[in-house]
Amino acid sequence: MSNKLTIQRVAEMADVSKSTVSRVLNAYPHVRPEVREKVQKIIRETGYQPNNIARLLASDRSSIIGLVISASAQMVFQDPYFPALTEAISSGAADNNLILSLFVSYTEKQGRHTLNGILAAGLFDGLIITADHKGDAFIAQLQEADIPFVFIGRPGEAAEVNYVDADNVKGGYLAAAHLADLGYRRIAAIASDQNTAGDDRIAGYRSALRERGIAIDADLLAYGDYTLESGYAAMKALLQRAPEAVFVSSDTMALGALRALREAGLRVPQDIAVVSHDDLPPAVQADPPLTTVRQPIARTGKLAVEKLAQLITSDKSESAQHIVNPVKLIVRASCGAAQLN
Amino acid sequence: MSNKLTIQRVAEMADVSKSTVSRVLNAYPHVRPEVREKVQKIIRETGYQPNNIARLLASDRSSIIGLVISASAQMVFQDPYFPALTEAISSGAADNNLILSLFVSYTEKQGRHTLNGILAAGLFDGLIITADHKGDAFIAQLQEADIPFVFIGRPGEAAEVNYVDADNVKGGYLAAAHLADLGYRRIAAIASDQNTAGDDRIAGYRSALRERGIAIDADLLAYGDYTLESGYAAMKALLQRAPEAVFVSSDTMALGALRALREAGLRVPQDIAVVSHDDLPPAVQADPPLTTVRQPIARTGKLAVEKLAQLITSDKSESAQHIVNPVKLIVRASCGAAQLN
DNA sequence: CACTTGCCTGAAACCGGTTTCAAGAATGTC
DNA sequence: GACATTCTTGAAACCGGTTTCAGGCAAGTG
Repeated sequence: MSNKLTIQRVAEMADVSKSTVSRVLNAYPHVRPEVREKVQKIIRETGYQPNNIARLLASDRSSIIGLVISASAQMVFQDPYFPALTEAISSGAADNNLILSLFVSYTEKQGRHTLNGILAAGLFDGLIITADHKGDAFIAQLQEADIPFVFIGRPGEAAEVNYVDADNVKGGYLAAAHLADLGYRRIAAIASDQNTAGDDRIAGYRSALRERGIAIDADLLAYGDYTLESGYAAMKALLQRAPEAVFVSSDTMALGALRALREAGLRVPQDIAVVSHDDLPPAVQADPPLTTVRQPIARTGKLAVEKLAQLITSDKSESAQHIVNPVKLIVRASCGAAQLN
Repeated sequence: MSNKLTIQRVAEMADVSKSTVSRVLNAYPHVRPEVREKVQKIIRETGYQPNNIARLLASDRSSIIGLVISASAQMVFQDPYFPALTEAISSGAADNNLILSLFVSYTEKQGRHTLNGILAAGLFDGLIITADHKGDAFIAQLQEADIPFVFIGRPGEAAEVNYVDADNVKGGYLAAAHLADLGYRRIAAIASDQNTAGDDRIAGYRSALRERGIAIDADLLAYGDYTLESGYAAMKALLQRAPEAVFVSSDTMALGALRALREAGLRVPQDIAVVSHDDLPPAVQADPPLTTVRQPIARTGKLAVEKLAQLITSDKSESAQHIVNPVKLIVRASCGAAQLN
């Protein structure tokens, strides 16, 4: 075993040249069937495995992709969104025979530094970037570096980049429409201006209300940063406006909102209805279980990897593609729909 | 920019040979200070970054480490432990100039397959393995492959492997001792036999009770699998035994236990005291906030990376090292200590 | 001052593959 | 049967670094 098995040794044993062994390994044409069989037999018998590094150096392809998560520490820790997404991408990478490397950065500066390192290393075939901040300045750098990349979530700039996103506008719309259709009129919202997802969800919320002739009251809008605490604080502030219902832009913030409501002695959904967004595990586990808009995170991750794999493989760049995944309202107890029926 | 910057070009620009540039890059001795400075200047100005692959092929070192998480999907999703750990390792890797690759697998079989792939790729300088299952059969394979590796959490077999763990025995001890010292006698426990951490925590719990002359009642012991649901179910079962207090082996399971108690109409801590383990964000956010044993996850991740870096660098293997991190009881509301004072 | 020693440096071999190129063999065409 | 094509194959260049080796030069020694 210690005697290293190289393509050279295999070639000698099969009594052919390195080139031929390489052709067999890579399933190239123009190798006589008998010769191919002979080489394969040796490979099988010896258990020869080509050295990936050498292969990589020669072929300029690593099969490694990077996942760059740049978000605040709170978001990454508290919101199950990132773990779920990471898991989905990890599994997608495995399915596509890609190795996944992970980079987490918390500040813009740190992120830039990380990205510099990644690009300089030249080790990666492509990158998946989570679009957290709106004006994502990474884009220019990525495009200049000429590396295939896919964003998860629509980046702020209207740049020509490939991205996979959930239909957040529709998500906000579904949530608000559901509440309005249940008869609520003073429908508050806890939004987030941290990323475009937050903006889009509120845009959907607005259009649902507008469509139903419900005036939009700026005082019924509060902002959070996707942490539980911020949901708690936002809800507390909103309580002074005595809303009948509230749409919270993420499950995690909704948990915070629920706590604020509990402390205020309000029952959900009897005294106030709640609908949130994401449908991550905490939504089911909440008390009461949350009516929420499900976004297909696993699918998002999978599609992002597939798109990236395609970018890596394809010879030339077509125009940027925007994949928008459907969302779906999941009705549970917190909206009060059950009571009404 | 498109003109590739190689060591050769840098050498030409600095008017020295490739060898000298390589020496400067690797901080080897025997380079005249002026020459070294001249080369460094060129490197700085051009922003030259050596090609990792080539470097790797020649030097047999990639600076890439793999993190292998093998756990059930529920655990990875629901328990903030893994995200927190992953984050810590990711940051530790960055600090040590290592690139981190992530592998998640859910079944033993899948894990074995993943590991085979990793080892065959020969791309990694070392691996960090989360020790989930007790009889971790990966060990033999890893040792045979002769790749440096560090476990997080004590593996089941008494094998001679490097690992970093929290002092789980002490954790269970502190929790149970605290409850006993508060005067509770019928102290139940929700354990887990999924990994050694669960066993150790219960061992500590037992020894605290024994030390205080409290008989250990097997009926006061229930098992969960680190999911919220399992904590809920275990607590429900335990309620028939009318415990005065309960030690739950993880925050997430404690959340489930709290829900079971709430449903049963019991107040925490007035009717029953709860102490849990881990001190992850949900512990603070729980209602009531959980008294829990804090384990230093960030530190664990950091130490694991550092140990691995050391294994990679050091010429020879010393005897395996076991790093056990201290734990600490964090007293909040759920144990009733506040009331008693 | 001759000789050893140690410091710097460049040339060349090497890591283990892939890919290009050219040549010989086999096949096809008229 | 002569010539053009297409297959099949091996030799050699190449990917971009590291490392070994040997030579030149300066410093140290007797």
